[in-house]
Amino acid sequence: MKRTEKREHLIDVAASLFNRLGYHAAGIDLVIAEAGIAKTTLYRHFNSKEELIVAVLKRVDAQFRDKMRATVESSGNNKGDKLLATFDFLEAWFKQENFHGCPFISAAGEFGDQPSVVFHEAAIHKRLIVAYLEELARADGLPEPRKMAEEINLLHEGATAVAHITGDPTVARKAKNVAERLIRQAQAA
Amino acid sequence: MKRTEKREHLIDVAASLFNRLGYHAAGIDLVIAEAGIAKTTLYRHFNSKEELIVAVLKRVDAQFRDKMRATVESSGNNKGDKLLATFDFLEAWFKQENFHGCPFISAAGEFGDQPSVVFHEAAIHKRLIVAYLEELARADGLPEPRKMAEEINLLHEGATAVAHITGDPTVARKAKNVAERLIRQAQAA
DNA sequence: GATAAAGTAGACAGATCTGTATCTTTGTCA
DNA sequence: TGACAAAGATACAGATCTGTCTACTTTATC
Repeated sequence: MKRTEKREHLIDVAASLFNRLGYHAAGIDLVIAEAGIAKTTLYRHFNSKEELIVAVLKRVDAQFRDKMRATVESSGNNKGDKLLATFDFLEAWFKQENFHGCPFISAAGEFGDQPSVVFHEAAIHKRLIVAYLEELARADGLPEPRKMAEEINLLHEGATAVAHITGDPTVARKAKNVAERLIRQAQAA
Repeated sequence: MKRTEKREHLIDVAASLFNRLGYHAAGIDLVIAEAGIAKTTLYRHFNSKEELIVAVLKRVDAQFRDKMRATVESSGNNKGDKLLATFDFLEAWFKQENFHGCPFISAAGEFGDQPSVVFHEAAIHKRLIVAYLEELARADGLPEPRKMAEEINLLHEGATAVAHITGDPTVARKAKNVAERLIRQAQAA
């Protein structure tokens, strides 16, 4: 592995461990063992565990939104149902072996007491998601795109939480079904 | 304080700390200091921290559903809008000073790796909530009450997550607004 | 008032946590 | 090939974690 790849690999490994075990439960020693690097190396890249967590969240955010975008764009956007395609992305996510709920919601739960950079990073991600949904609602030609984006986002968050707790990925389709009704109703109005 | 009350008070204090700081971040030493009891006493009541967490979740579940029930029953259930009243309960919850997201979602995030009794307890709570919502849907005379309960539950979970991240309690009303449309649509069909 | 149960205080064990210091090895690039 | 920066290995510091142990005190109950 190249030197420049080490940092990226470290972030990926840390993301996986934090996602699986939680941010407090996954210790630095475990991260470096899994990543196959020395502790010195980790602390050369990041001054603290908190900085590592923030880097992880930034990367997960970027990957998450990229994949969602890819799903939407590759879907048959014949009609104007881009918003609905986001639920197909969710379903694929829920079906993954390593799905353990939303990493940002978990982060907010573990670092939500005092104003924390970790919590803040999670909040940024959520804002970006809603902004993207609004963009899709606009592209779909829906009235009140901001309102629609917030409503679709409610269904996203709800589906993610339920899929996590129940382990049932089909909740994505149930949420999509609700979204369909909302969109149809908005179009009729 | 009476002896028998100590255990209850301990659970309440632990619930507050776990909710605020997280289950891993809040240590036993902090719990006993805040509760004003000796460590020996805690470990006489609970064999491990995990047992304490489970006791906390059981209590929070009972209180949560009791309050939701009370809100529904005290609301003007003139028409048949019991399901809608649950969103008023959510809004009141979101407005509380110590609202830090759903304790069960956080617990699932921190103990979701291997099959854990903590995760299991969270799953039980969520099943009970959906069962209650189904009961309300039935009382409201809605068709397909199970399906409606699951859809309302999606909105509950979504609103809770969004309220946690954004800190904006008015999302409860937005979710209620969506629920109104779903219910009206179901009644019309 | 005696007795047994429960609580307090606090030291302690042993593990684990984050983060640092030291020294050696390795990869990169001129 | 030689210089230099990055990574490795590893011991360590100091804090904190869960859980135990001992010894003493309070409290409830008969």
